[in-house]
Amino acid sequence: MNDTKEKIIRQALVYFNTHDYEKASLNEIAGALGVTKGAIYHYFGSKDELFRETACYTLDQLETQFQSLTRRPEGLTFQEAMLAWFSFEEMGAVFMESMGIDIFSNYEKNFYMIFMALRKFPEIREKIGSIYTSLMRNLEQMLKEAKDKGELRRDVDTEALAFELTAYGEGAMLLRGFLPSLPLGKLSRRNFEDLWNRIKP
Amino acid sequence: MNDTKEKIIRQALVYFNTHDYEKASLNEIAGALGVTKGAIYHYFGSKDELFRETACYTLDQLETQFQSLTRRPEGLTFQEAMLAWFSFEEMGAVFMESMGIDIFSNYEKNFYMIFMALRKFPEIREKIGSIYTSLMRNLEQMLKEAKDKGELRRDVDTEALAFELTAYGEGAMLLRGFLPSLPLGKLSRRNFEDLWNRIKP
Amino acid sequence: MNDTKEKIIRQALVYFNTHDYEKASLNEIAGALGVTKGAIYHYFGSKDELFRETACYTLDQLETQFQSLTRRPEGLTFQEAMLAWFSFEEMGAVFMESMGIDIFSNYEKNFYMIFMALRKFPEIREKIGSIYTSLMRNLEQMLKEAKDKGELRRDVDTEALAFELTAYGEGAMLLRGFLPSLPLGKLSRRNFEDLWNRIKP
Amino acid sequence: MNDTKEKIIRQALVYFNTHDYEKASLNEIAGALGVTKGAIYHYFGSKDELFRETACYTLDQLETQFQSLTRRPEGLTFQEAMLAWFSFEEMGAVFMESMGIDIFSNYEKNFYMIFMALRKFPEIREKIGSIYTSLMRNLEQMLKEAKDKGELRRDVDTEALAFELTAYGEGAMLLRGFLPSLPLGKLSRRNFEDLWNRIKP
DNA sequence: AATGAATGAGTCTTCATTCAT
DNA sequence: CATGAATGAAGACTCATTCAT
Repeated sequence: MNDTKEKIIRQALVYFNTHDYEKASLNEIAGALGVTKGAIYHYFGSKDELFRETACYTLDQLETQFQSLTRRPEGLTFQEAMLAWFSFEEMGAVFMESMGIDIFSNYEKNFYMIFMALRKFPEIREKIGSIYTSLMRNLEQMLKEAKDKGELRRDVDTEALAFELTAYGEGAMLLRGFLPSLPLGKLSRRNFEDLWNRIKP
Repeated sequence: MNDTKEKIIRQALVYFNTHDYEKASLNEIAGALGVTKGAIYHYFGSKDELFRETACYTLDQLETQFQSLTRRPEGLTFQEAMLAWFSFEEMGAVFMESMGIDIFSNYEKNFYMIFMALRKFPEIREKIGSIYTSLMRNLEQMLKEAKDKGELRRDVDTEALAFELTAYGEGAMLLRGFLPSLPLGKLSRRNFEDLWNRIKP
Repeated sequence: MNDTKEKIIRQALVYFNTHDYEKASLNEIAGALGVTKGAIYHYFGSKDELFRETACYTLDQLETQFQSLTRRPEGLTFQEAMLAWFSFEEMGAVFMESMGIDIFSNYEKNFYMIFMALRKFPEIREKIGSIYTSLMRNLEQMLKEAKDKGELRRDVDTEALAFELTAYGEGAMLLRGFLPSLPLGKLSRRNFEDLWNRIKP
Repeated sequence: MNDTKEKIIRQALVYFNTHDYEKASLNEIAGALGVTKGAIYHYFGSKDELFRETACYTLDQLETQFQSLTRRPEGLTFQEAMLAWFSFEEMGAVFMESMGIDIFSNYEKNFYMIFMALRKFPEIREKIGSIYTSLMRNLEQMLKEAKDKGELRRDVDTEALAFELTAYGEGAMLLRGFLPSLPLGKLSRRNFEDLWNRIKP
């Protein structure tokens, strides 16, 4: 992809995460991104197209994050890998570093962006769907491998657990978006302890 | 509230659930609701105000639904009450009946509406927050009462479980919104069995 | 047709006859017509649509003029009726009175408007075609009736003559548009004398 | 004139005959002509300038055509030369060959281009005027020479006839543009017979 | 000589809102 | 209460033109 184009997308990503898409005029957007309206139209067919590409870029980043969540790094025990799933603040920090947006404090804005993209461009539903399908499938695979190695109780329903963990994780972030004062760290830690007790070998 | 006004709100609720607020002109909205622009301006100060009142009405309905979920009806065992929490299709049917929108198949649209309202009217964050806070508190209360009656294992962390169930429920609906083909009924049933085994007395 | 709408068209007709359509912004047009941009969009779907309706209105007026040219008024001899065909200035005066535009001095602008409409809206070719077809057919009918009454030489080819007169008339106006200094009155008078000598009984 | 420049003009001539000047962007034009925008700006100061030069080139071609129409080739009788004036299809074929545009079937597009150029560049009125003035003067000269040689009736008003033939010719082409189904060949042949009978010695 | 990325002034068009009826 | 014609501010988008290469 062209340098200027990617620069625009990366900056637009940050901009749309803190500003309302519909409310922002292209003049404002261009000004904020430090480019001219013409430059945007040179690379994107329309305001909507800029938004669509930005949303897709965000989804690509999200997918990458998700992949790292289900790939157990060397030297990490299974328990530690599971704990990572419940460490929302750490996840947010990684996002902040890689994309420049504070996804932990503003997860609802991220969702808003995805929902909006879904409304405007129904065709990306497939992309979103495949991201979450992969997430659950990879998570299940990780659980199966742990089971094979004896790190997980033999009677755990890995498919159901993969879904449960995914739903729980998304729901927790969503609630945190609605309730900024929610003591997510404390609660998720207790949920993890409970989980670990029921799935450890 | 005036009859006509409520009629407008109830129809607007359905309209906004299937149409983009920003994209829809007041002319279109009025046409779809079967009233004139003048009538809307008679009852609502502006287009935004119509949307705000509609969003609040939706939240009120949501709150009512949530309350019934944490109020165990006469003659229902605790297990049955817990099962209700995992019966997403039944919840959706109740919504469909009371509000006229298919919240089960389109949960993401509901979220979109809430997020949008949150962006446009930050003051409703408090309302949304209190709805979810109440939901979790009421659920915790129900769990505590069950524990007192010996229907629940004594060592269950009711606060953490209330949060876990809420997060799981919202996340499950969200995933179902992203993945229409997700076998939510089957998975949630297996999650329920697992839950029941770990919390039953 | 609505009063305001017709008012707009009648004024637009005069405006477009003296101003370039493409060059004029809707702001200028609205200002010149004494209405607001919104009012124009209330009655016309677009700038082009306003132009199309104006062009069609002009064609309707042209058709009316053409009809009166081939209808011999009471008390006029055939020779006088034929002379009218060669009296371009008088024709222009009638137009000036009925439409408010100086078609004689600016015939090329009238043609320009018709050609432009033809380019932008190919479907009006049919309308233009039918106007000229009617003109020739009506003229031929007038000639035939004159022949029946013995006012015209018996061996005149009425169809060919009708075409010849029409082509000559249009061409004369066209040349006059290109050459404002052309002594059209004098030349057309001599052409008429010549014609009369060859067709009189 | 530079080769590339003339190539551009000749192709632009064809392009503008089938596309609307105002509507076509320079990018489209450049693409259609097979050159880049930069190349156009290298040879022409502006988009308008390209159009002006193209229009002037067309007028030059038209002038050449007109000149050949009033210059009786060796071995052609006066009657045959007169007949050429009424042979519109042959004229169109010559244009098609020399300029690459179908002027016979699309005479109105040629006029449109001339009128448009006239609007945008009033200074070319003089050029257009001189072309038609020359046409009529040359035609009159040809008629006079024929009269001197006894090929034309002595009492013919050569000036009036030159104007009549020119007006008729332009009008005939115009009507043919408006009415593609007009049997121009048949009608003009009958008009020629009639003319010949009244001017032959 | 030729390119094409970038510019930004200018345009059409939309639509929330008003108000006379 | 209700209407819908009229308003005009605001915004998306176009495209002739420039200029560094």
